[in-house]
Amino acid sequence: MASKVRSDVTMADVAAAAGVSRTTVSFVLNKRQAGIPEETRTRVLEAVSTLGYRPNAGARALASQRSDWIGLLTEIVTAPFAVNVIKGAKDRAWADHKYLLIASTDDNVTDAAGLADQTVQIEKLLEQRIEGLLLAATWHRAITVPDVAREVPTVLVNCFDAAGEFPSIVPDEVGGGVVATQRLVAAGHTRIGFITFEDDIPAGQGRLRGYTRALEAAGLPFEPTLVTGGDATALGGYDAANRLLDRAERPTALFCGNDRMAMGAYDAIKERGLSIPGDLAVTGFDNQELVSAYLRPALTTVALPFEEMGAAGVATLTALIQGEEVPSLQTVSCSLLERSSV
Amino acid sequence: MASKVRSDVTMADVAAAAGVSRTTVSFVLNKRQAGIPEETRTRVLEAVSTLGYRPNAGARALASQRSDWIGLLTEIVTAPFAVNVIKGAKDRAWADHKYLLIASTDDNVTDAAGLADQTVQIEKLLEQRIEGLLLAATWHRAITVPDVAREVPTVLVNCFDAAGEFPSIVPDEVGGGVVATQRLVAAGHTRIGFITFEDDIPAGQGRLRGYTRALEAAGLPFEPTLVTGGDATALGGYDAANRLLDRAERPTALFCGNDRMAMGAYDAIKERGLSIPGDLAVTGFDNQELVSAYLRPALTTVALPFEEMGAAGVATLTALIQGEEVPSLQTVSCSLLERSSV
DNA sequence: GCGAGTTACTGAAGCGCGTTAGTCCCTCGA
DNA sequence: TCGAGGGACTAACGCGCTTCAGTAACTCGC
Repeated sequence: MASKVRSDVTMADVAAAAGVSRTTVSFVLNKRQAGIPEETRTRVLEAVSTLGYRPNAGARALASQRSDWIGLLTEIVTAPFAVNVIKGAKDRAWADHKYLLIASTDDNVTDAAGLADQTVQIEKLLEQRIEGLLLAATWHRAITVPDVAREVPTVLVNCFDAAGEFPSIVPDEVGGGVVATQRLVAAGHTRIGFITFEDDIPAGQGRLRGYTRALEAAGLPFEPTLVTGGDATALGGYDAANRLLDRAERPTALFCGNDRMAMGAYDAIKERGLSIPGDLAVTGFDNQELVSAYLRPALTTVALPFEEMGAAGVATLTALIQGEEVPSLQTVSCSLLERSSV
Repeated sequence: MASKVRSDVTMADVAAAAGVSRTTVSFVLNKRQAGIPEETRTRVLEAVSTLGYRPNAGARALASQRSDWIGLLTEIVTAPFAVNVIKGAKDRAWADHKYLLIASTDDNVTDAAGLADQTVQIEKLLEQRIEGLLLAATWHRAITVPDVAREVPTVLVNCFDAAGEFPSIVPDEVGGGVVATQRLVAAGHTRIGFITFEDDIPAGQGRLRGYTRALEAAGLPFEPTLVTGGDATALGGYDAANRLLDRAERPTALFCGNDRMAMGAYDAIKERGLSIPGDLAVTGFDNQELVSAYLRPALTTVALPFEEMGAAGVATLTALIQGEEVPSLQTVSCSLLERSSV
């Protein structure tokens, strides 16, 4: 039973209690090889636990010149569904006896004000003597990396820099597009509509490419009029779906660029008295759980591998810190979540 | 323009460059009052910036015996929409020159395994010599606080301990229930249905109480058959709404216990060919943006004050650390978000 | 012209730990 | 009996910083 008192027990106290020197305590705690008989070791460990000794991480870092800290700067706080990056990173870091120092920026702005805020945050992390830095974005895109990030090994997660200067971890949008489309093909559909974003972003490009590739692989023709774009919102999806459903020969399946658009598509489909998946099969993308799991019927969608990307980010960063070579771009595959809309 | 090199510039280097002692540098950086002429001050600050000096937070903490760290342990990572607690806490902390050390537990379990994980996390935070601890929960409820939390001033956010031993910050569920109901009353409704949770949790109890209070205040009768419960999910909401709509005299408005249930209620309403808000006005609770903002029509709902609770948590904790008296329970009010469903 | 008071600064101790370079003692072979 | 060798420790320095207790030089009132 450890002491309940605010711990100001130091190694010297432990040493005194165990009747040894501070050095010996340090050796025991740091598992220094040999030279210390079992008897002494247990005596020290007992003193540690009865006194409720807790090493002072700051002092240790000072003396050893290693902090075991990794900084994680994220804009995720404003886009909750990407928060699993933190979980993945944390778990992986703990496994390596590294610890995460999480900072966050208010916005996903890339303008001057945003950069300045990020710089301040990173500087605070540097003052903590982090050994490396992870920069995580809300949505997959190119970002401008603040200059100050160059002071320490840095890895980008769910984003990349235009110059390709920093190692990055991104989702395999193309592969995700392929599996979503393949699922529809496997269900026997041959006229598959694709609802894409108007914005020219990696997610849009990649998913479309996946769609065409899967079609090609299945020997199905690519029909440009089956592809239509819109705002990446429920309303955009609603309008786009209506456009597709107004066609003389309407599609029997819809691959929606993201879950929110699928949400809108659901409305359009239901308004026409059509059933899902009976009359129309639907797949989404992103697995924004709150949306996809609660739609009726629940949406079959592709999950973005946030947790895996977080873990890969830490692994890559650790390698980088140790001076190893790391790939400049890693893609992490996106897997299909089967629910009831196909 | 600061140096680009990995900072191992120390205060001694700055002192040498500025031609003063380390003590003087320290005084300048810590804004020690008087005794230092402007000329010396600027000389030091110039040396700081040309050398790219960055104070070592660990060393500073060691010497000053203050870490300026606050620990935040959250289970929020598994429940993204509550993540604004972090934002609120971080902003408030920065304003006070305190910094947040964020840790997270995997689950919102309250069993032995969960407690053990929390304990380990807190111990790591204690090794960093945090000055205080914030424990934040995903959803408003009673929690079991790990023993180690007693080693340091601790404040609970969005949760409370049964014994009332720790100061807590919780949302004003009753007040939220009142404003949601009042909004419906203000729109002229007199037959207002309430869809509640089956589980006996603070959110359910409080919102129901708010509903009855608002009715009473408006001079409307409380009609028990207008209240029905269900799973706190879209399906639960769907079923409950159907039950209410099957009544001979069906309600003209629905106050749903949360947004997911409202999502299900929307389905039930639309299936009957009824319009929102024309035939039925609907309010939700929680403001789970992904749901409420993208429903069609967008849902008028009550927002849980996560950001404010985070900020209040830090403020309370800071007071507690300074030995001030703090209230044992603070409720933060929930405000109505007007959209298009009323 | 002298002590008191101020201004501008500095020396050195010490925060809790890791780590190097020992010291001391005990065995054991020759 | 003696010296080599190794096992079991420890003294002491240094990590980068804060802070206490000065010191030295310069006013200023009388």
